Amino acid sequence: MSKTVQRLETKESIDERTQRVLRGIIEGYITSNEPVGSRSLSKTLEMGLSPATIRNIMSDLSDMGFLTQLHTSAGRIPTDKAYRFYVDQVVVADQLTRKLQKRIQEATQEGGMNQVEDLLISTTRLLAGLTQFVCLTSSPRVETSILRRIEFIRLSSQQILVVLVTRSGQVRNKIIATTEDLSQDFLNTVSSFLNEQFHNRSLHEIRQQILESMVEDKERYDRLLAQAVRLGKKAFELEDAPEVYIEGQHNLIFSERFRNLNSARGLMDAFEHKSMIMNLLDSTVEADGIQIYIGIENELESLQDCTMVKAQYSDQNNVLGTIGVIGPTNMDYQTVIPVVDFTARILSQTITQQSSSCD
Amino acid sequence: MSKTVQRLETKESIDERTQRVLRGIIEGYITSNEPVGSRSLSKTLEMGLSPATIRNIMSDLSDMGFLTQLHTSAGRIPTDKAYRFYVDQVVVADQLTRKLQKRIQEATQEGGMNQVEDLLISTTRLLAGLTQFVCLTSSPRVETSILRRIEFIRLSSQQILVVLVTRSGQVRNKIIATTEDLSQDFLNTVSSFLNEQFHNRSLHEIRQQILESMVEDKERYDRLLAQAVRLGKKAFELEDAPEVYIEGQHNLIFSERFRNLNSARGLMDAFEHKSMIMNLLDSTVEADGIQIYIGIENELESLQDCTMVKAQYSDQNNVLGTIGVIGPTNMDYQTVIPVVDFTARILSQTITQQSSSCD
DNA sequence: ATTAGCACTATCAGCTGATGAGTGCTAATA
DNA sequence: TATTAGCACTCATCAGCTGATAGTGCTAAT
Repeated sequence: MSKTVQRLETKESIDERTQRVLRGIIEGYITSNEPVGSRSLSKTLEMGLSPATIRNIMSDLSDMGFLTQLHTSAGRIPTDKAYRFYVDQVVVADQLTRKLQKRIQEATQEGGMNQVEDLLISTTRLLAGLTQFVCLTSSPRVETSILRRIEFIRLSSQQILVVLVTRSGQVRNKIIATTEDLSQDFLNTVSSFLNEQFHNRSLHEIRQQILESMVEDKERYDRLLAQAVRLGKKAFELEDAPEVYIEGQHNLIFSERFRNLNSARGLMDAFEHKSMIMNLLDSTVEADGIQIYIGIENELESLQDCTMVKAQYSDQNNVLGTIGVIGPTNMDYQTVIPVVDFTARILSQTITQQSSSCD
Repeated sequence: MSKTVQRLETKESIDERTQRVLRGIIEGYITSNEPVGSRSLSKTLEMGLSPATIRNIMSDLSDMGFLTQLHTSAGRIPTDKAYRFYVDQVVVADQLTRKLQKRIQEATQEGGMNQVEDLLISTTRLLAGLTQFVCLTSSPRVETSILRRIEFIRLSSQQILVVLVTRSGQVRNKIIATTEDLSQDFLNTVSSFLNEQFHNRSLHEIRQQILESMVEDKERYDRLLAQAVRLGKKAFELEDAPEVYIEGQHNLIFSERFRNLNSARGLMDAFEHKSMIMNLLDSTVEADGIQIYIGIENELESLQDCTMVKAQYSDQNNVLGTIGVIGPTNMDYQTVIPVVDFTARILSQTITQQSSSCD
């Protein structure tokens, strides 16, 4: 016991050779998805070490908590700690091949992609396809989005359709009920008033301001203003529905790589709770770049057999949302990381282009 | 051989007792999901028949093509032909329990359900949950929908957002590019012109008419009209994307009832091809009421182990789309049929209410 | 410090015989 | 003549055994 603890303390200084062995095991397990044994490793490693020596090293690594075995005479497999070591110390993200880069770019620039929703969905699908994992994307929070345009459309004497366009290109529709019958002309006036008033403000701010207006100088308003404020209030009372896109769930079931997974069922069930997933994606250090959660580092229990690799995307000003993949802990980090990274960048770029094209 | 053929010919006149045995086997297999043998059937049937007699009858039924066995000494299981007999001759759809009726009604009338899309999605999810099968719903064809309102919203000097509301309550957004910078005022004029001109026409008709206008009296138009027609053309050039909602796919994998299924994989793959599914749903005799496709009656190969139960929904005038479930051939027809039927009715009712609330 | 050798162990595929559910056939029965 | 009891037979499944395989840990020799 005490021996184990002592060794754990030395974890920062694993000697070169031991590192190479560890790395060999990790990479072996990543490529083969089979426990790796001393004999085969001795061959592939080409360090002139006999299986016996490797066994000794392996034994040390097990003590240090980098390796486990499923049962006594199976090969070793890396622990989450090992993958953490691998990701932090070893992986130098590959350059993506030109071909892959092009494929991602094309997918995001596909025709008919006039709305952010479509863009996000097709990007999510793309990433799920490329990695053969599950891919999740959170859409920009309407809450913090910046208003580009609001418009009211009279549907009937009691129904008005609100159309709300955000800076980042999201279009939201909502039907609200009115007691008074308002003409389209009148609604147009209201819209242009609101557009002028609130151009380039975040929806959050706007809502705030409307509420204040209603309280502060209630009586100063004329009919138009009063009505505008009233409609505005209803319009901006959008339920902040957590919008998450999930693609590639069938990989969970059918992909060989997920076969070590304890509970695909649990994950699938979790995916049904969109708000939970939303949390998962957006509870994020505000660091840009890739974030990686390996195994037990994930809060969600049913995710603790998996690794989540995610990155945020943004327009020129703000972080908008997150895109990420969930795969087995022995995923090929070397390529998954740059793929997610690049995709997030392209996504940011595309959205920035779109939103900067307004006047 | 010739004996078999002879017997087949008499299939229309199966005597009462044989029918009761067949029915017993079918219902036994539906409830237990296990092949049913003569001994157990003799008990449950309570007709005072010994296992031996039942075996004789079973043998006849096998010859007639109503039963098969997985192997010599397993019990019998019904063939597709048997289910067809069962559905046509035996099943008298249960009344739904009040409780169930209420649950369906509530789900469709849930708050925030202001758009048909949401309504369809939540209904699809409901039906998947109730049946524990996969549920598919096709959304109304935009093509044949009737225009309720069209509006143009200026986003920038080059971009215009088209908002199109159909009679049945679908809202479609599309961003179109313009070369000329058009003011919102101008766009409002155009919208009201188009709304007046094309109120209550189907999008199909409208598109037709616009094309004719462009050809026939090109030069007679003033600037407004010309511009209106041009914008209208672009606006109505909606790609007629087949919209299908699919819920409950995980039941395919996790539900015990699907365990006899040959290829869940094949079905899942098929679900990825939305247009194929669209076809599946909408290729339908224009009969109202429930339609049932049992096993090999399905065109799609990967569906030939399943039964599809579907029904169309409509507003006061037209059939809009189809809602259906896909389950194992030994589903509980007695309750599935009325559930699908009732859901489709409620769906029709809800949509009709919504669309009739316009002036 | 490394390695060869050996004992040990878990898994897997393949074989075995026992069990049991179910059938088909035949002869006896009401 | 229709029904049934009895019996032989079939087939799938399961537990238990086998040897082969691939891995380990330990020890003694290098």
